[in-house]
Amino acid sequence: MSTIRIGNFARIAQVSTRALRLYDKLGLLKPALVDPATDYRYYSIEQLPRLNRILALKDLGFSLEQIAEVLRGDLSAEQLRGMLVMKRAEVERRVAAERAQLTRIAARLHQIEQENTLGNYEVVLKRIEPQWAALIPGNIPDYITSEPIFIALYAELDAYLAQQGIRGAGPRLALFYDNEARVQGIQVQAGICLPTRIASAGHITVSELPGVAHMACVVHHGPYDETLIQANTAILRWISASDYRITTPTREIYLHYQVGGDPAQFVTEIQIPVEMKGGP
Amino acid sequence: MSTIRIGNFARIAQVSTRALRLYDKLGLLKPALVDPATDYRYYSIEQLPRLNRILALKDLGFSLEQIAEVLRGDLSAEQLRGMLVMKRAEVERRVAAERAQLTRIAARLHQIEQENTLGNYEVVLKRIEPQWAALIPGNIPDYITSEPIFIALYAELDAYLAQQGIRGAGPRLALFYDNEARVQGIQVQAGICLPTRIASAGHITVSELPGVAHMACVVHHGPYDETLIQANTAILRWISASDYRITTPTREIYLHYQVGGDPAQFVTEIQIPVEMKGGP
DNA sequence: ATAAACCTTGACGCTACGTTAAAGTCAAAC
DNA sequence: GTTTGACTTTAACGTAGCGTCAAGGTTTAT
Repeated sequence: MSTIRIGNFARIAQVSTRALRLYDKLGLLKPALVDPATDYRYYSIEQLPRLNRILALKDLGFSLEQIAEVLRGDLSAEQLRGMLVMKRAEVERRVAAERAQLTRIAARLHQIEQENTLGNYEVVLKRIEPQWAALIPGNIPDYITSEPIFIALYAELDAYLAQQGIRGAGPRLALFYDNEARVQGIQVQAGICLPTRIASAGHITVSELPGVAHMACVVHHGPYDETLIQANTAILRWISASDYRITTPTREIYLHYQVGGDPAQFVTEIQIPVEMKGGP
Repeated sequence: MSTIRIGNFARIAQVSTRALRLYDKLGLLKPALVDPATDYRYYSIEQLPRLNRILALKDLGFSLEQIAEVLRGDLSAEQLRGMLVMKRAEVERRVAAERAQLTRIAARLHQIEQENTLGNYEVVLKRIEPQWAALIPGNIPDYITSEPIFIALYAELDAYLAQQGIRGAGPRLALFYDNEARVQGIQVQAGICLPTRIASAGHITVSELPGVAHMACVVHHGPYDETLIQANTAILRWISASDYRITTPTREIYLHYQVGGDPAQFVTEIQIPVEMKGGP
């Protein structure tokens, strides 16, 4: 049986010598012969099919470790089928993710060609965990003139929390149940995040805000003027470009806000729950 | 300006503290304040938009290094557009590759459900470089009864190479110009690979075999009997499952072969040039 | 005062090799 | 027989973007 050195074998099979040495070390493909004096590896042409099997499995997306299992033969056809099915699902997920990425890239390109800039607002998609909060319902005529109403609602909430002796409260937030038909104003809830459940009282209810799998978020830094509208525009454009559909309620988190504080330092996160147009 | 510690900032923005520390080190996002006594990092809520910009760019597929460039602002809108266009092309390539991988996985699944095995032959796709060879034309009636004809052709080639004093010759190969209409047999060329160009003589021509971008290859180990047909079947099924189209000439490389040798030790590589059905 | 939660740097791991680097081996040509 | 050049060996580091300890210091709440 004639043997050849690693370089020739590598050339014939179109792999690098480095890869062959790695496969040797991992036990995927041991040389037919190793000269004990020089440690030179000598391969036989008859080992080509095994190497090609390695390459083919790699091509299917298996890791070298998985290939080692397959080659050791300790897998039934049923197990192999299972691995392939899982691999297929995995690749399908990756393809879907990359297609979504492509649509976002296209949206950016469109934007940069329209406005010659990347824009002032960045939308990110988050998963939001369930969160306890004390809530108080309200009604606002529109978004512009809502601040006094919210101030009153938060005053009531603050009083309740103080009475309950709560200290470690989180940021304030608002929920908007906007349904496009605003004949009777917009139903809202003003709220304060809580680390844990406490008792409800009167029209102040303490409940767990549900988690949201896909929440489109944008952070607005500054006063509540037309720049906030820009932020809203940005997030709505992002949502439509990304092929998502808006659901309710939308949220605003007042990450940095003080009554009477400098509006230039306000930081607000706008959160809009979305779902894919294809399905939930 | 109120600051928060890294853990809170990480929770708000849905990133890990490890990532924030990395962004600090890379200069993407320095904390608003670092306590010189304790080295604690303190972030301001107002840094959220910058972090979100980082996350959004990452989401578009940029590396952290590229994001650093973008954030430093030393890129024009035109350059940004260029980067996005390149990124789009790159993702499109990846998607195409993964879709091809999906079809191959599906083919394997189909095979394993039909035959309950992964099969004896592995097909790999290679790029073949141009290669000098001495060729002699011939004609065979069919694949089964061709061996004596080839033996004669190789004898003639061997004689010519010996006369020319060539020693470092490569393996023998055959080219098949099969066109499905075999009324007059199959045009073939028997050849021997050469390290460099030498002179042609008579009907022995020395020419450079063209490189092939996509060559579907399978290695057959054993005699030229029905198992060789299995190998051919395997490669043809692979090609049709992978959405490729066969072109000519097909090649056979006799990696290990001796006239009168033990057929069980023969090693032959079957190479079929293919191109994608969509286009070349 | 003490515990629990939090922070720091540093080091290693991950994947499948690519890329030097230093030193030893082989084969052909003179 | 020797030179030369192509080839081989092990070893070590690099890749991208963090995850995951580990060992030790800090802050905050009770």
